Amino acid sequence: MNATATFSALAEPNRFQIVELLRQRPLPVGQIAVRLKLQQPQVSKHLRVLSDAGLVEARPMAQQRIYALRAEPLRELDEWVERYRRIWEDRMDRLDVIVEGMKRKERTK
Amino acid sequence: MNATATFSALAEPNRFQIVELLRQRPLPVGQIAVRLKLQQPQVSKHLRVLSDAGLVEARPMAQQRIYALRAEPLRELDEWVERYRRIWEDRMDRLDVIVEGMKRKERTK
DNA sequence: GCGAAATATGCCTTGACAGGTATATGCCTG
DNA sequence: CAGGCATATACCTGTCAAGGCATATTTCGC
Repeated sequence: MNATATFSALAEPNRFQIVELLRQRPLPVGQIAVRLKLQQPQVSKHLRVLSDAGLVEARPMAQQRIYALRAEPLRELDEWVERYRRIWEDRMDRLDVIVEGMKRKERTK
Repeated sequence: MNATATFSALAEPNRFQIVELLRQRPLPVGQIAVRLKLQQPQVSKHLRVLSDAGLVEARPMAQQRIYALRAEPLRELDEWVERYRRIWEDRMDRLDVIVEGMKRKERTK
């Protein structure tokens, strides 16, 4: 997993906005441009970067391309930040936390 | 919360390495430089960026400055990515997932 | 096949940022 | 308080990435 690639893609505000937008539902390029008030070429370029990072994928639909989020990088991000959870949960001895960890590990297997 | 600021700070490979290193335990600047084979000024500069992003904080200790991770941005990152979890967990109807969500929300309250 | 719609790409300019090096600042010990 | 150690900052330079704009490419309806 290449975490910095994901971070790099999400560090750009407009790309972050695109991801937030696609969280609701997949959209064609033009719709993204309208809703975020961006010019179409810039949207295409940002989508290219997001695509290279594996964060989105396109599905051709007539002469449109519907972009949608991909789960993998976000799941990896979740797993990464999970390793830091003990920083704000210093109650490692508490039963619910332990059970929690076991559940999550099993779920993402 | 400013997620892009956190992403931006973590997008740089050396800074990411510093954070990974500090996850183990707090360290003075010199130690970070040695272990990551970086020059001291660059480490100080990277720590400045991480500090501005709220990801680390320094505690003066004689003529050294011990840097440690701060929980807040990482917790916010966790909460952010949590909103995307449904993308890879399409089994929203399953009981354990629902219970899981309730538990997490309560825990980070 | 042709024109039009939707999207991708190329080129240019500009600004931000990281590394290298020198140097300033803070703090401790004798 | 002088000298040394640990760290921060200043300055310079090269690189890279984002926006603006023009244009190429793909795909559809007719």
